[in-house]
Amino acid sequence: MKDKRVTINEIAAHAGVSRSTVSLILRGSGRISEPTRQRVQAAISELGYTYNRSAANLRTQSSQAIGLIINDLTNPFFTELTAAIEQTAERRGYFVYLVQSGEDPDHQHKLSLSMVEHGVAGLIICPATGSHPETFERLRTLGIPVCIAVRPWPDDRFDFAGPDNFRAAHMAVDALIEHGHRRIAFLGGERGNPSRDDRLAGYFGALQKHDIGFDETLVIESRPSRTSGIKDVAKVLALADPPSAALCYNDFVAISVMHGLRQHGLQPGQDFALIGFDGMPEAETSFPPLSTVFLDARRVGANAAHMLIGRIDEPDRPVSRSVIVPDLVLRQSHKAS
Amino acid sequence: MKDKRVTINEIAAHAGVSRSTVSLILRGSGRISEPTRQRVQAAISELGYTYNRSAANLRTQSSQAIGLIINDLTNPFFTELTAAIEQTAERRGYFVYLVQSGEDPDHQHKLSLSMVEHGVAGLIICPATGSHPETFERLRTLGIPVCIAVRPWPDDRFDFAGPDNFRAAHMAVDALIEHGHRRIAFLGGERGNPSRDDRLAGYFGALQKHDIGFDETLVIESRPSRTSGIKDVAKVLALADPPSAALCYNDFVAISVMHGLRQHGLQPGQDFALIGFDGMPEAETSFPPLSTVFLDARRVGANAAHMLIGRIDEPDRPVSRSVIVPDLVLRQSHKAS
DNA sequence: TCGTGTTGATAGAACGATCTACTAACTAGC
DNA sequence: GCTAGTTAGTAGATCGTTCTATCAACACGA
Repeated sequence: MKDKRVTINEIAAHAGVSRSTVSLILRGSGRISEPTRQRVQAAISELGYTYNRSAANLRTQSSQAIGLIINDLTNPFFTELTAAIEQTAERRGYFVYLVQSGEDPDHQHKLSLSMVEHGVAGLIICPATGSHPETFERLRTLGIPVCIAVRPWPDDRFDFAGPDNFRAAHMAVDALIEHGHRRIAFLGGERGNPSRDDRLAGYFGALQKHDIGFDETLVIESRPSRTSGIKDVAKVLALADPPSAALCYNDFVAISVMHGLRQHGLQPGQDFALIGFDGMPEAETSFPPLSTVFLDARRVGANAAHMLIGRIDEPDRPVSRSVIVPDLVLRQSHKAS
Repeated sequence: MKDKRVTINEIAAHAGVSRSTVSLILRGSGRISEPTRQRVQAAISELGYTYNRSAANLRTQSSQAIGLIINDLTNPFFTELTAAIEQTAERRGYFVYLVQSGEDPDHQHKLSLSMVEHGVAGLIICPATGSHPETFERLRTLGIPVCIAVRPWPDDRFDFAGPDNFRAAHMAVDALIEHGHRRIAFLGGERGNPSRDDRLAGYFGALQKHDIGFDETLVIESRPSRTSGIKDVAKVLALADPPSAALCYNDFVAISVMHGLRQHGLQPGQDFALIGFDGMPEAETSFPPLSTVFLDARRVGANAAHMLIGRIDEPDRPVSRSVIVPDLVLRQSHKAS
């Protein structure tokens, strides 16, 4: 039925010109006369020709594909990031190969190599916690453009696009302190995750600035999920001197902390102040509406895509970093006496 | 710095064998002796060779890429769908090209053609509302495997994977009626969207079954969003004889309806019964927890991917349809007198 | 009339792999 | 010693494009 796909050769034969001529026309060269151009166009639509971009790419050593490696698409922050990357890539003539590493460094390593085999023009990577240095080393020696996104990676020879986690956490804790809180918990996130380390540092910084002593029982570590906050908040509520407010590692944690608070008879945003992190869409429609640090995943994504494509176009440009200063979005959940 | 990428030819020269031999070894043929195999392997790691899969694909007329066209990644239903498709594709040795049509039929058309040019092995499409028949016609004449997902398309020569919207809505309305409701609204969604049409049909079916007359003022049309439900519910609440319950087009609508109810001094799940549609993760953590029809986007996605890959492997297999029967997940929001 | 451009089109080698067909060197059977 | 079969490896065409070099035809100026 489908036989073979019709190629440039059939078009050439059918239109009575050479293969080269057809190729030139396809690429919109002006060096071909109008009559022949029309003859070829006629042949194209008559035979139902479709361009084989991979063949062209093989010849020209180019590619319109960029690879995107994220941990988990299901996290709304990464969803927004991905959506933005796809959109700006598409607008600039690129397609994106999407893969999820599942926070597994080995898998991430294999995926990155596999993408290179598939001939991507460049790669955007959100490094998995515990990423192997060899992964990036290999990409560097291969000379393929890479943009690190969201989570910093200790190698300043790569472009980077991400939020300023330190400052974001600092702002949030500042706001809590201004509302009169002195005992402020930091809930959720796992040690070794660079984003969390930065957020924690911002949290400490703000406490220090206001001469509030550091109490390590107020920092709860846990793998963040849609339910993890329930246990996290229970732990600090059980303390002899419980906190009156908390900064959460992300909005998932914050929303589940709200449920946890209610289980203890406390109304979030009334009996306990809460600020989340990320600014994912559902923070706005939670009850009560969640105050949070808006990291603007879409902007991060757009920047990452632009930076990568910029480097693809111009491989030797100087390394650049785009660090976005987040916005503190105060809604209801941070209000409490 | 990066010169040229090292090819199979360099490896052959360096190991003192022919190009064909290297190729055989790369593909794990047993027809090559162990000593030469090792010599070649040594050359490979010494020169830092990376396989060029596109070149191989050109020769073998094959591809490990599948294209996925969805409307909007940002909708959690599609997020879950995409995540599942990516995962099962990856497990079966495929990568996915992700693009968003933005519910624009023209764009969808261009994208599908572009993916073909890029040489995808097959395509999973969630048809945009108002899709052009030519889009699918073209794909069919090109003979490229296509699986329609989520939203049905009136051409039974394509494989299909999606939820049973009719039955889902029917179940939900049944439950509402069992809880004693007689005036039940249907909120949100736009005319012309086949998913909505099926849901609406299920809604009517259930009413009819219980001899409840149809009141068109209880059906509110609107483009669904994270806030659209606020206005939708206001409209039916303003009626002389307002409803006591509602089935919502999706969970977005349902969650915003909750906010709308509160604005009118009503407690969702207490003064008004509410059932959503989709079963997106945040339905579980909403307040009160949202009762909803769980469409299992992950299963739909996994099925779609399996079906497509099955057809890629075996293009002439009979057309198949996988229709998933949703689960009614009753939490809190449907409870009301 | 001759050299010099310009225009429109082409032939044939690439790109990096695979595939088909073939061969040289052994082994085995009788 | 001869034929047949197996094993290990290779040469060269090929996939569908683009690129480099070249060419024929014609116009132009001196």
